[in-house]
Amino acid sequence: MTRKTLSKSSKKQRALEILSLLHHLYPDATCSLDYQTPVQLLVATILSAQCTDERVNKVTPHLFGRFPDAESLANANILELEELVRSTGFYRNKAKNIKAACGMIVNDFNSIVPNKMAELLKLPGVARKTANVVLAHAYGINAGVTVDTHVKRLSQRLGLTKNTEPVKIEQDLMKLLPQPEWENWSIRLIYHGRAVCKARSPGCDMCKIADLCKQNLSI
DNA sequence: CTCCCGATAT
DNA sequence: ATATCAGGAG
Repeated sequence: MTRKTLSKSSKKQRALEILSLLHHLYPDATCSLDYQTPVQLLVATILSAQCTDERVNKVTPHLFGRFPDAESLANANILELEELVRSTGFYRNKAKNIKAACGMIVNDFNSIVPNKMAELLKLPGVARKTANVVLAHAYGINAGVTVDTHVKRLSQRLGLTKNTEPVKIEQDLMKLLPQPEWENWSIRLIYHGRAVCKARSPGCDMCKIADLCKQNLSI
């Protein structure tokens, strides 16, 4: 396919072609957080705010070894909780939010992590990124597109959104992609963002989807 | 917009 | 030594 043809094809078509290539590049891409239960996924995702999944996975074995479920996390000593999550950064906020969120899960949601966006957003430390991750991976629900820093950066670089606010980027992507592919999109953009299209350097010479990227399309 | 904070790349 | 990474709340 020529560049001219690509530039004339719709954004939707280009998004699907990008997704298809990424699917072959990262066939086994999954959520890279380690967890056993929905509560653990929620907690790990809260911890992943402004922190790599790799680092989160270094603290969660100790954290969940000590406090495995919503009840124990809700009743945890805050100082001990802070110490366990310290290395993920913003540890006072995260410890407080995890304890409070687990308290709400126990008291308001029968110890079950809610499977509704509106409910999840009531939990402290949980906004759309975290809620989308939990819904997609704990419950298989594609409520939206997970827009973390990688999805944001790559979607912008690819020329699939002009917006800068994550919520608007999410709306753009939801219109561009079929719902069943929403989480596939996020997961694979995150993989590609970590491996190739990095924040500091896009790595275009190594990039297998460069031909489909904005900068290589003649407008 | 500012604050929250440790880890790592440069 | 310092810039940059990586979400949410107020």
